[in-house]
Amino acid sequence: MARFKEEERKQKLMSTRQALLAAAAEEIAAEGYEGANINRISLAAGFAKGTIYNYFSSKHDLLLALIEDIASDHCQYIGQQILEENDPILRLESFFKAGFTFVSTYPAKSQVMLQTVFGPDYTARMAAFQAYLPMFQLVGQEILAEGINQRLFRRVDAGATAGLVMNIYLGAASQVNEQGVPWLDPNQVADFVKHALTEEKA
Amino acid sequence: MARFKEEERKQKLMSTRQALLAAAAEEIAAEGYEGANINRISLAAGFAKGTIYNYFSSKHDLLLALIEDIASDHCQYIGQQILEENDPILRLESFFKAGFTFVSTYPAKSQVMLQTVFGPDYTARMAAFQAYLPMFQLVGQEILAEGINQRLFRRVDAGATAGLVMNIYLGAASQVNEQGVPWLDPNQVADFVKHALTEEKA
Amino acid sequence: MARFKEEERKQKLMSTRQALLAAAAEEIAAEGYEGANINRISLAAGFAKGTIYNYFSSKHDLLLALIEDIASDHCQYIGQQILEENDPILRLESFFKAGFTFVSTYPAKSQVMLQTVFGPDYTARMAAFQAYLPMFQLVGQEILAEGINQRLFRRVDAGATAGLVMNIYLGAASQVNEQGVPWLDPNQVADFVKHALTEEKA
Amino acid sequence: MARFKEEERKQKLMSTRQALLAAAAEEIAAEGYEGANINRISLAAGFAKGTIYNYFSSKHDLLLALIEDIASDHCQYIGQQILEENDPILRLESFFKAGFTFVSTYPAKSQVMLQTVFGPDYTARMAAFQAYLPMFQLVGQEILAEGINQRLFRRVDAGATAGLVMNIYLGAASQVNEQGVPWLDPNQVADFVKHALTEEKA
DNA sequence: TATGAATGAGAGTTCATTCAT
DNA sequence: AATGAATGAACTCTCATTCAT
Repeated sequence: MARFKEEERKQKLMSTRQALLAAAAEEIAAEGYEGANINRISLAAGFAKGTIYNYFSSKHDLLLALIEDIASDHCQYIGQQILEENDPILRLESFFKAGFTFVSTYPAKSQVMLQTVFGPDYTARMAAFQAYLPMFQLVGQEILAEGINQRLFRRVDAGATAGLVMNIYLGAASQVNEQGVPWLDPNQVADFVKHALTEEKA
Repeated sequence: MARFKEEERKQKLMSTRQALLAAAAEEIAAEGYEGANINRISLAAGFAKGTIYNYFSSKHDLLLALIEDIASDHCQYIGQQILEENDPILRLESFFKAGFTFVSTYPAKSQVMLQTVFGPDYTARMAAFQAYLPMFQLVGQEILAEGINQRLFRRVDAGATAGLVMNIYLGAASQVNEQGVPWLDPNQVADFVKHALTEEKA
Repeated sequence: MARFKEEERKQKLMSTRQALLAAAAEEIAAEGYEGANINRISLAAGFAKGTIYNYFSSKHDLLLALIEDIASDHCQYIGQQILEENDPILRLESFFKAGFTFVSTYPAKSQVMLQTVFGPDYTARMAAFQAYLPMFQLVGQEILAEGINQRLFRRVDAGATAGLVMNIYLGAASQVNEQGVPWLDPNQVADFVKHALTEEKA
Repeated sequence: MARFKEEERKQKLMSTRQALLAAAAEEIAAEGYEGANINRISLAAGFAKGTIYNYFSSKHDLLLALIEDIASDHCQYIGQQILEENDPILRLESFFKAGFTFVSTYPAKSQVMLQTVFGPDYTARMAAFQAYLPMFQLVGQEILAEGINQRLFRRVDAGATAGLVMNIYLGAASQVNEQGVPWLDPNQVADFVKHALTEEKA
């Protein structure tokens, strides 16, 4: 019984934390990190302005927590989609499709990530890279290395190319018009990358 | 004589303006737009705090002027390099080489542009796209359409692919380590894109 | 049996209260009243933040309770030492010796008292004077008046001089270096005061 | 002419600074350092709240500047009065008379000094001691050492006794009732100290 | 009685902007 | 055109206090 109460309490804490993170994603996406107002975040999450400091020790700490949260979601979502396929080429298509879906499903989270990756805060950028390592691994190993191994792709440097592919994904998926619709579609991009990786026949 | 004085005066005004823009690029690159301090910019340029308001009506106006200044430089620099070659494939290589050179020569300007393109300020982002239209044209027409025309590249949508190529350039060139050295090199990237554009032989 | 439980309960309450007061003395000595953090006090005493409000109705109420507690200890301690002697001169020496001992034994309590006496809070200052009346009495009656009566001291105004002597004690004992060691020693001070009170022989 | 304007400008800056320091003394005397409101200080001095930060980099910096300002005034005032007399005994009387006058003329400044000397801020306390060194010198050399030399005072340790005398002055002068009238009068105190320093005749 | 999440007033501080010189 | 003192809105963060459990 006491155990149950304890569980329930932790659940509530976590749900408050998630609400704050969600509100933070919206605010930071819309205003940028510096422009974001931490009071507004707490209020938007349905709490008083001071409450957010019971969960994050500073605005910057909130940003870092948000980055980890987003990256964790992102990596998990994409990893799941990729690994449903076995063929490296299908996985590559899956990667772009899942990626575009993630971006249009969670536009605020995606915006935050982009701002972080291209923004001026070195600490935050490094945190993002750390948090995205699983996705680098996935692209490098489960798609590129595997595809090269199966002679479906030409012999490129899997590490560097993984970086390139990630960049292409980020850039392509993030360029949206005011309605949030991307200018490019995932198939176009997948096609482009497939061509880039495929050996020309002699 | 009066004419001469007039010229001299305009020269001086322009040089002050350029000094302010240069200082602004450094500050905004390091701190982000919101984090940038307009007083510090004016002081860094060698003037008092108020002086900057004789040249730009507000902080945001300064940003827009800076974007135009950077884009103009950038487009001119890259256009010049591309058009020295005649072959679309050489032009593509030139594009990446010149692009990487620009980024490493003017890291602050490049940072500002990236922050703008991926940042939350819609007005600024639109201004950047407007200002970069010449470069889109260049890539779309002078490289892609021309290459397709000469049957060097496969029949891709020149407009969409121009966007993709620009994105690849921006992403690849901007990812630098703390010493400012890019993780990828222009030849790798050019090679990747060449493969993507090349028809596989039957 | 019920009586016994009742006693035990009261004991526990008092011990909690004392723990809170002790922690308050440390915190207020280190940070000043305004700078003191009431949550930190409760935590330092081994309780949760809210608990302190079961014992004191507000931060200011805690301060007043602390002042009374300290003054009571202080007066009792010094009274005990003084009254072990019978001769006014020995009592005077005892007073300074005991006073210095109290200050070095309970530095936090002493600090709090000084801050109160010389601080801006009129209510607290008055409370301190009230609580120290017994010590004034002691010095005025049992040392000065008695000494004058026995013609050991010259005929000074016992009341005013008691105030002066208390001030000398407070000031002298409280000036300590960073290791908490006083700059002056009690014998020097007692000697000074003895001379001040002694009639010069004709 | 330009020189004149420059002078005038500096004059105005200094007068603003003095106004801020005066307001700070009032506020800090009334509320204590932690309780003082820096916005209120600036407003009380007749400026907007931000203005004070053009003169002092932080609340603590303001305190330190205030301490130096007060100590400088205080030392100068008392030094001037003391040195008008030549006889060490008259100088001692002058010291207490001038001291009490200073305290009743500048009650806020005096309060600030006392709070600093007996408060929890070690940095500020050390700054106060530094700033009061001239007064220590004055009492130690020009009164005590000189008096001992002329065989007017008994052979006490001039340094330690100077500390004691300063403490007596501070304590005695600072204990005032709600109307700001001291409980003790300077003659009483001077008399007490004279007796303490005088050799009993055999 | 003890807990600790929630509250919100209020603090110190920053800085874009103005304007008299 | 250049200056820099003054402004005050707005920000991040603290913490005394409350109250449901």
